[in-house]
Amino acid sequence: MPELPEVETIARTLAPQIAGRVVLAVRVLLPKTLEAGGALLPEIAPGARVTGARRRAKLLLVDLEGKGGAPYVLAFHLKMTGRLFVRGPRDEPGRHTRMLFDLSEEGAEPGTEGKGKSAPPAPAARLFFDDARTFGYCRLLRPEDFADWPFWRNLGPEPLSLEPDAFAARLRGRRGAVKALLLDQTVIAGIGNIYADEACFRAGIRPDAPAADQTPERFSVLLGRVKDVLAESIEQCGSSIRDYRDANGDAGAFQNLFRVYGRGGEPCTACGGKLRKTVVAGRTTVYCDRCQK
DNA sequence: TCCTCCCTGTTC
DNA sequence: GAACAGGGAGGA
Repeated sequence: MPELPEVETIARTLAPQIAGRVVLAVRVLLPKTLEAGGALLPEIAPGARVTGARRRAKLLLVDLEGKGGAPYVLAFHLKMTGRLFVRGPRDEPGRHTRMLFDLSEEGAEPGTEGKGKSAPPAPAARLFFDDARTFGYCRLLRPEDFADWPFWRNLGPEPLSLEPDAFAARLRGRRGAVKALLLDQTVIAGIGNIYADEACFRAGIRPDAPAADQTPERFSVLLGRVKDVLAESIEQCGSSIRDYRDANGDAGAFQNLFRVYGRGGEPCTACGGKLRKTVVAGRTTVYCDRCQK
């Protein structure tokens, strides 16, 4: 369940492994995984160079430079069980591999432009997109295509650079539970079930409290705790429940610092009371009814 | 604004 | 062999 800190960690660990390599071939093993941009594949393979990897919301973005310098982006949404990792050029797809990218060594020349003189570079690595549950997807986009993608267009601001006033303004007049708004990617981007519960606990706010009842001061505290949990988790390289690994195959450590997520029925770390488990916004939710009001 | 569904590996 | 995990699309 990669949320903002996990995707951020993947971007940071993936970038140095793929930047500077040339895409030699793309294989789509499960057609629906390539949700958009299939017609653009011939423009990037073979010959486009990877220039970097970054994150926006829960999307992992791989930047490419095509022939003539034209920019392209591979946008991956990992949903619950998606994984991106780099292996050797002869590693074969596994049962859950959905897409596969053959990559040259770093700094290789694209090689297909020459009039047959220079042989195409040999594959030196493979980027795997694995996803057991097949909810994840990839889009191949030109910069101008992003405007036609409603999900992208409607994404809310990044929490880590969001100011309290702007946050309050986005929440003004909104109905529903506080947690529902934290999970709404058009309100604030990148938060999922784990960090919504953890932030509510640290802010002392019940996840099911109506947003309309909250004062600007409480929203300001909530945003502060959202930033805290996200920043701490990034420091810990994210949370690993079961599937999540970064692009080096390493687990994160923030799961060891959970105070409520996955701890229903256990004692509250603050007051010792029994943590409650309910459903809010259609998601399993854990909170302390003594510490959170 | 809320509910259901998509999907399959893991746990009960 | 059923319940559960859950982001986001789509329908009520």
